[in-house]
Amino acid sequence: MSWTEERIATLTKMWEGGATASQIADELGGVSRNAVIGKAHRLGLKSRPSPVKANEVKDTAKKEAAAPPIKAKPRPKAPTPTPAPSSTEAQESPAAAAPAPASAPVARPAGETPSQPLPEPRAGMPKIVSVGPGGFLRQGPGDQQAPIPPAPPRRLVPARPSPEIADKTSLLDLNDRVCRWPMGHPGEPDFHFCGEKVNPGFPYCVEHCGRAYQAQLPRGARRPPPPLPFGGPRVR
DNA sequence: CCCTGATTCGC
DNA sequence: GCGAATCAGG
Repeated sequence: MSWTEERIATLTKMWEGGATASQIADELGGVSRNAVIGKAHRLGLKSRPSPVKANEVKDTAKKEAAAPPIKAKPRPKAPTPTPAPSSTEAQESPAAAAPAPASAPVARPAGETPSQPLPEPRAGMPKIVSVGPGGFLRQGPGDQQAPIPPAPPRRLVPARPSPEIADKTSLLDLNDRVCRWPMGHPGEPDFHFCGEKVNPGFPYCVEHCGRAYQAQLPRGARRPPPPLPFGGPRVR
């Protein structure tokens, strides 16, 4: 498999959309997550909250320049001396990296009880739960779709006269203002994105925010597995 | 263990 | 440029 324009576009969008490398790789098919990560980096895509990169040790040049006798790497093709010449200083203001991804807003109303273990870590989307400023308080599978009163989707201007056929929101049509909820699966002929105006502050429109940011219900009380973008098995 | 992303480096 | 192997934190 090669990185065609389309595949790269998909990778980029999904990566920025918060999908994990595994999900992306799975979706693209024919590539490993390593390939996805590697490509993402090569593309210059910034790294999203990575578990291994939480903090940044501000100690440049701390690798013994002497001669590390031990180096029992299973795959020692070429030792990495990491020279680090002339570095006697190293002592700056701890500019604690502040990633703060533009997306993935995690709001927690004061009154909310955070006692939801949140099972199923691999739900298919960045684990975002609870609510968002716009409203769409936790929805249960039962009342799905029903309560979406807050944040009325104001349609000030008919930016999209025909919100369907004809002009589907393609990967390239995405911007910060349109809902990037995927419709179908990348690569398929009619794959497109919602394209509706987003709920301010979120990557999705109000309706899809309601689906994306759902609070998990206690085990057992869960019924219809809500379709998630880039999520489970292909369903159409 | 599983997961995650980061990095290295032979190809 | 690509991605397996590897690393390393959660």
